[in-house]
Amino acid sequence: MLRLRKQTFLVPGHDKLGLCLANTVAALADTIIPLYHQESILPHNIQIQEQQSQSSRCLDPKLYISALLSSRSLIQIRQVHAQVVVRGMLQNLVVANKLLYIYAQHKALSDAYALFDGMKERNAVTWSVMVGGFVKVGDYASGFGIFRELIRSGMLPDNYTLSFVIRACRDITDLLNGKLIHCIVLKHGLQLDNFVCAALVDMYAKCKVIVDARQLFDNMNSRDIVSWTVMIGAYAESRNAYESLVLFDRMRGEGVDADKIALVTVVYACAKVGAMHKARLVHDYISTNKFSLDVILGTAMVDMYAKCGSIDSAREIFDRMQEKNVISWSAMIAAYGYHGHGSEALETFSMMLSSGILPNSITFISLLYACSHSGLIEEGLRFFSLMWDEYSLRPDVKHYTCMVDLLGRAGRLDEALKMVESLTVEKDEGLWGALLGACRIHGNVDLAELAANALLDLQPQNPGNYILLSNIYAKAGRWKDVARMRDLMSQRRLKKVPGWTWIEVDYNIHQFSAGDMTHPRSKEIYVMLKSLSKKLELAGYVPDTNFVLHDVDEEAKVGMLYAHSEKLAIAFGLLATSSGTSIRITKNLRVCGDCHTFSKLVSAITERVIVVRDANRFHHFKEGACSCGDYW
DNA sequence: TTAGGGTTAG
Repeated sequence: MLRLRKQTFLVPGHDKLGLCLANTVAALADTIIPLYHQESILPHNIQIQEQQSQSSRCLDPKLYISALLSSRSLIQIRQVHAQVVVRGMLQNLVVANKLLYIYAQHKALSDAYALFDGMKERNAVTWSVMVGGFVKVGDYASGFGIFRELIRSGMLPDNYTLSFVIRACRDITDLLNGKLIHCIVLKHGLQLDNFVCAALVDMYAKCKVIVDARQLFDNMNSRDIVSWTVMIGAYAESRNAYESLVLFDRMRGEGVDADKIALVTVVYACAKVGAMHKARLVHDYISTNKFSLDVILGTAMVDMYAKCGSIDSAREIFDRMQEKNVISWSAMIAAYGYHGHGSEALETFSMMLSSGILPNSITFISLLYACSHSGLIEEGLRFFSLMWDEYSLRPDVKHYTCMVDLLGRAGRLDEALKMVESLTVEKDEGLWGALLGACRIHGNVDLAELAANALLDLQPQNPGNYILLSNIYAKAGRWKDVARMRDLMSQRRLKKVPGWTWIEVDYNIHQFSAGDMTHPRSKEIYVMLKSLSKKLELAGYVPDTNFVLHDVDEEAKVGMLYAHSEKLAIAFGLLATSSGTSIRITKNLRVCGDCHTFSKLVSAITERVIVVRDANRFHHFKEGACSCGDYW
């Protein structure tokens, strides 16, 4: 038995109650909790002093609940717990549930579970608090365990519990269990509220089943701001990010006002689409409705403007932000990186250090990427060493990928290969892709073959890898190997996935695929393309048919290249905008080197600036040159 | 007495 010194503990706000507990409270509570059902032990350990006479107040659950709500530490909670036991109040389900909830809030799940396990009576609140408690601390297995126990007990979960377990499925992208829970709901005809519906939509979306998410969303009786935000965010992550912006307009049309979280999500969607006009409209909405530029919204806007092509607007927002964290600084450094402004990225990094913010692993990815996009080789090597030497940040495969890209673009392929070979962590497709890209620039077929074969091993179902390797063989005149690649694709039933290009014209986004005839101005576009091609031929442009992988003759290959999506988009841009206006390609899916050559030459013969964004790397084609000094 | 959506890279 513990020897305990007695002292008076006053519960804040209820000092008259004068809860008196032993001094070594933690030890006492540890003893009490497992034994709380053996109440006979307790009176010997605890002396209870009442400053007021014994009255019904002491049996009033509100007093214990207030005491719990005022508890600031686990020790205090255990003290109140002890009192609850002593007073025989644990039979009161409201008090017991509140105790459970407060333990869960303090992440004291073992205390909570000990209490839960001994409860003779439980209700829906008891179960939801336990499931929620485990889910919130990321102990999903225990959360599911409690949920299973609930189902086995013959009870049905309430909406609170359902929200928690569905959230657990979302967090670990467990589509199977998510569907099972959805089935339970349907089977029992449970009436779902907005919390559960939004959780289901979110779960399906995070598990990449966007069609089901949308169906659920459309079938909701009433959609609140959270449901809208979840759906808008789901599209932002999908291939159809533009639908986020369509939904945002629809939401406002239905009279639902955006809050800050919804705006952060829409800003993120604008960044994904690269839609500058939409970005400006969302910015106007934020200003008009006087939303403060906090660290999260501000950072999202910096990223949005950078990805929509305006590094100046990004910097303006960044400078206006009162509070900046490591994410904000990294976003600004990355922004300079996308635009090939390496020295500004480095300068921003120095400012970040001066302001007392420590870099994280992502800061270094942004920094190394900026060096690689600006040809700052020595600086990149210096930062790569610095991250471990100065900040104890171990480089991961992403940092190595930046370095391989950096060295490879500079033609230092041997060093790039050494870096790949020295890697002890798992090599991913990004790393091999960077090496392969460098080999393509510098025409190193042997090394390209090595990288491409590694890629084929990692992703045998990705047709892009076969095409990459085939292009390299074609460039080297190894036609048998080209044919072998084509046969392999055919055997594995892989088809080339068409490329897509998005262009912003007159405040709208227009989308093109290769050979597209769906645009309302298709006829004019093809006439424009034909005229451009003739002018380019006269200027010496020869289509690089290595970018076509088909068993057809050269003439047919030229035909296939002719209507690639980026070319259709540029032809449309020329057609639909006045002279002197920049043409903005907001996004490119599956980049074709020949298209970039085309863009460069079109900028020369039309005296237009053509801005092309692919994979967040911006190319500014002006007067027949690319600002980032790239190799097209 | 129990519940939700948001920022940097890849």
